[in-house]
Amino acid sequence: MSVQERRARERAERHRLIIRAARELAEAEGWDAVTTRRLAERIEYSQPVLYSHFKGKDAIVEAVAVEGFGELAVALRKAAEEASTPVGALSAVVRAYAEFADHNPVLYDAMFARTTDLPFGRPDTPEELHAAFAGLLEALGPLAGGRDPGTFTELGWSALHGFVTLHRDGRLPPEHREQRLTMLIETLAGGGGAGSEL
Amino acid sequence: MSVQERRARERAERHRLIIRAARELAEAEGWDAVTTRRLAERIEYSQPVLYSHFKGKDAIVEAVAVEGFGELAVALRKAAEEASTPVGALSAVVRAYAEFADHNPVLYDAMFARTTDLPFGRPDTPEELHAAFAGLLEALGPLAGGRDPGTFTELGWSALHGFVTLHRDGRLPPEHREQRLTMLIETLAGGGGAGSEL
DNA sequence: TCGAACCTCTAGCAATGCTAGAATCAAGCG
DNA sequence: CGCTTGATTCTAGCATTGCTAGAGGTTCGA
Repeated sequence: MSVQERRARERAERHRLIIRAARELAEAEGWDAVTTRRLAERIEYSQPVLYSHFKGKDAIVEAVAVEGFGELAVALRKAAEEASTPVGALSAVVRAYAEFADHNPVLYDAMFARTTDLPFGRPDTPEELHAAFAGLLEALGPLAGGRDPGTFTELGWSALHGFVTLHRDGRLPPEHREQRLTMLIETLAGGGGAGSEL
Repeated sequence: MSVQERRARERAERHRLIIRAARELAEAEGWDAVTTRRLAERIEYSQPVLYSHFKGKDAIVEAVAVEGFGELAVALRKAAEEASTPVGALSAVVRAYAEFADHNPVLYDAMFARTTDLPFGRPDTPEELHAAFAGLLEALGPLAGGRDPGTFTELGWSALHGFVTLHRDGRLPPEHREQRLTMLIETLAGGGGAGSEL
């Protein structure tokens, strides 16, 4: 029995090794540099080994993406916990989201641009995705006013996602990024006035 | 002289043919099906001809994207013109944007996902991109209240872009799409109340 | 009619994701 | 201890990708 256990342990270890190697390589040289050959070389195995762990290259990227959602969830929750007021929590969470995307462009890419097949609203949705959305919901929901909290959170998520992607691709010049961010927070928090709520 | 003119005309014709073929092929079978070989076959020339017109495959996609921005600008302007009130114009333009992305997923893909090198805030920014943003600015700017119209428009664009991309990738379930859209319009138009402004 | 410039095509390169079948290794039995 | 069996890993290769060099042909101008 012990033999099989050891093998299973080694397999799991190698599984994590592949994911970590893919992420490190992407962060170092971009996703285009993540080829099956370079990945295999990095983990010191041959390419077919990758396919005994993952269905294909996309599945590896997906695994990195799921990891990313987990980290995003942690970051959002931490930001929410450190705030004292509902508006403060919203502001902190929105800023944490934007900062996460800014500091982890490669990860954010895997989560949203590189991956299309991640099941989202379905039974087999990974825990991490739920957790990330829950982090947003906790901060945005209370400020929905008369509106549906879930829908309001989805709206805020849309705005945030659009915000970070348009900036990332250079669609929005980085100069007034901070003004846009504060305006986004004010709009979500209060209702679009001059924003004295903060 | 006439000879060169005819050649230039034929070249321009073929130029458009390539762009149209790329777009049609993408709309029929997705961007993955748009390879240089299939493209060449479709225009009934060999592959190297493509490279005498465009720097590479990406440049062809970019050309399709620019075309898309032009059409988007037209759609937004038309929507704005048909409205009578400022709030009505905003509602119409937002809906037109979402509808454009929904009805032209391939085009929207070329404009935002497939293309990274399109110069946006720079001197060599194509006319079409300016026009598209101007269409948004005309509808959103008047409702900025005390806020800066340009920044407010960028914010609305972010929300819209996030809205359509999250839907397109299945990140947001299509069921409550309409509720989200009306909530987005209400939030942009008035300030997040119950939305009786519409 | 001939030379020359221009244009297009054939053929091929390097790199990609992925896979079949050979080779190797370890475990378990006599 | 030696051999067989089963699993695991690697070598080698396929089909496809974007792109390009150099050959081949065609058309224009004198």
